[in-house]
Amino acid sequence: MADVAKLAGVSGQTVSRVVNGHDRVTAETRDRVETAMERLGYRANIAARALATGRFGTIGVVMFKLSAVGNIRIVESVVAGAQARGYSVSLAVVEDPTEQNVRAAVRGLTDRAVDGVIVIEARILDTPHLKLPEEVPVVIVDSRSAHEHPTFGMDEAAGARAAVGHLIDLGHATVHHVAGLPDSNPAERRRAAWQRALKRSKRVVPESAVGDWSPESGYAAGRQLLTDASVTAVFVANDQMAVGVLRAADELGRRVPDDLSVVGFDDLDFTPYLTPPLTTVRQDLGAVGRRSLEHLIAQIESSQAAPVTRDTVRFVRPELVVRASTAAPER
Amino acid sequence: MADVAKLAGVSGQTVSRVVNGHDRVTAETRDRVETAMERLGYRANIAARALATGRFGTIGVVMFKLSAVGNIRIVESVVAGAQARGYSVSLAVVEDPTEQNVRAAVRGLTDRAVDGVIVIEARILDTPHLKLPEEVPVVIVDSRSAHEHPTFGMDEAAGARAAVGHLIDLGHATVHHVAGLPDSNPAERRRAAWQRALKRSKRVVPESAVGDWSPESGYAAGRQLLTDASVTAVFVANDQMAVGVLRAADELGRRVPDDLSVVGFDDLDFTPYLTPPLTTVRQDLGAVGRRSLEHLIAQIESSQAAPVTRDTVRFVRPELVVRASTAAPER
DNA sequence: AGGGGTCAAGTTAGCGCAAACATGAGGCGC
DNA sequence: GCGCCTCATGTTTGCGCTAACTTGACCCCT
Repeated sequence: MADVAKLAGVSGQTVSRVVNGHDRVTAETRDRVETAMERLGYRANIAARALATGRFGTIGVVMFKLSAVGNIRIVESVVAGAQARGYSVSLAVVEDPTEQNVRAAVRGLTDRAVDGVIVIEARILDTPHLKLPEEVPVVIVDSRSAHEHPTFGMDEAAGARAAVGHLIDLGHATVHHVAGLPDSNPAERRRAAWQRALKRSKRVVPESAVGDWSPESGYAAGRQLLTDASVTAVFVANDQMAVGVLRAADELGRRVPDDLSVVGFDDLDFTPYLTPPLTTVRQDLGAVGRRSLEHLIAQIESSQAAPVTRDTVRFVRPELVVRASTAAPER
Repeated sequence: MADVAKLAGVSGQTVSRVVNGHDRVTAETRDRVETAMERLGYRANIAARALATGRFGTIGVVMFKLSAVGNIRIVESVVAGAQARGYSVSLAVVEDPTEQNVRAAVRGLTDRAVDGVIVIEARILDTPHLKLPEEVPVVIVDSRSAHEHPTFGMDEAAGARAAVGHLIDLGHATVHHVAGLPDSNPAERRRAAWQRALKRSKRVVPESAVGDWSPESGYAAGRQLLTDASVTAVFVANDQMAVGVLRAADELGRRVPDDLSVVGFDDLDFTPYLTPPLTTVRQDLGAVGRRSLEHLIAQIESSQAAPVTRDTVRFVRPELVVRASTAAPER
């Protein structure tokens, strides 16, 4: 910076003003400084700036598994939004959520100088005694709002209700369920909403099969569930497992949708091209990421108390996409 | 830090030594300092450390699209490895690779203080006049080695050869191809290797269909390709498009694998559960990420000239996974 | 017993930047 | 025409840490 200042014949402070786009600099001076910067290939040292300002221009994202379908989409929109706002994104993945690991990850992030943290899927927060950093704003992405921090997420229950309602409306006596990973929060909420929806319609609530989100587990659940000939409709907690269920149905000679209706969850991009095209619940995870980020940045930049008004729309409603894997039961 | 020093009755320097695990500190002093840190909840300010040392403890990853199947897997392994080695990972996604955007992203990363950069899929490097930062080591993840930086990737050609060879061995007269996004490097290499493999086997090389990696585009390509009844075998450049091709085949009454053999690429987790289970090419992208990272960190920490020995195994061989979507042609 | 070595700690300086304050030139009103 | 205000720019200072050097206590050897 000193070199630039010398070459432009100004003080370091003026260079700083130009770099940070302050006003109160003559156009001519600005030009001279910019020319000098160009010539010298000057790059601001962000560590020094951070030290001087206390701001880092970085947002930390903590999650369990990057490759989980939903997480990618959220991270993608967070990264895009952060870039647009001049922030960079630092990733921390806690594969094995022991308390030790989680603490280390969070600590690693805050040590690493972030202005704010987004925690995806708050199962992390169930860790006993876990303290989230207090120095920086935190936003949670989760589908329940029982957190101490502002929370954004999907309205899982609405999605599950739509799926079950669709099947009931088609005339199925009841709807079976293949649940996701038991200690996952979305899985539990989808399962609970499925159960409530059946009860409200006065239907028998069958025992739910349990998977782990993987196609394998969906296949296994399907093989087991479909031995029962009375099963005519299945709501599967995600599309990946639904693929497994479709496979099991095929192997067991159950035609979809004639003998069996299947509804998935997520609307992965290939689901319209499955055989048959899968009826599923579409989630706008990008919106969730965007909102979380907006809220976080607002907190960072206002540095005031968080504007967590109760009336902010914090849970995005998913949407049922009806395709060819569901139909009225044969009689 | 000053507070810790005072509480422990030592100098700031001694605190620094304890934090950084230097020796030459009495066990007793170390204890006192650690107790003080604990009590005060002391966290080192990484910006200050970076300013003093010139090291940032961060690795930048530049890519086009986070949600591309391969990229996620690479990023995931890079993040895991980086965490294990005490680095954090900063993401830069360049959705629209105009030169301006690419430069901004790379510049953003280096401005943002990274010790090294991993560039995924070097299409980025085709941008004319693009200068990668010179101050930090760079590792490229790509499937060709014509870069100025150390490069790691998949042996795309070997994968494509295995796929084509398998279909030829089954007795198909020739093999059609659905290619990926035209300006993508893996797409081009798979297509070229498919062509070479056919030529080497003295087969007719049909015109290849072109998709964009998406299931939709695979479906469209399939609808078009399969109107030709002489098509008995298709090598599709990724699994997503293969799903579309399977769908098109189903709609056109072509039974797989009896009337038509299909091979995909990637071995996505649901492919064993498609109808029929898809024969595909499995890539160990995690290995690619791990190696790239190891190499990058070695460069960072040695600070010497890059040890890019020609004999390092830099291209990982994929593996053909034969399932039920391929069979000998009916005669 | 004195010199030199070893080791644990302290002291000093500076990394590169931006906030806060200081300066000085010019313009405006009455 | 004089004071005062505005605006562009310069100066000072300190962000929190670590590298390099310094100090002083103690020990061992001759």
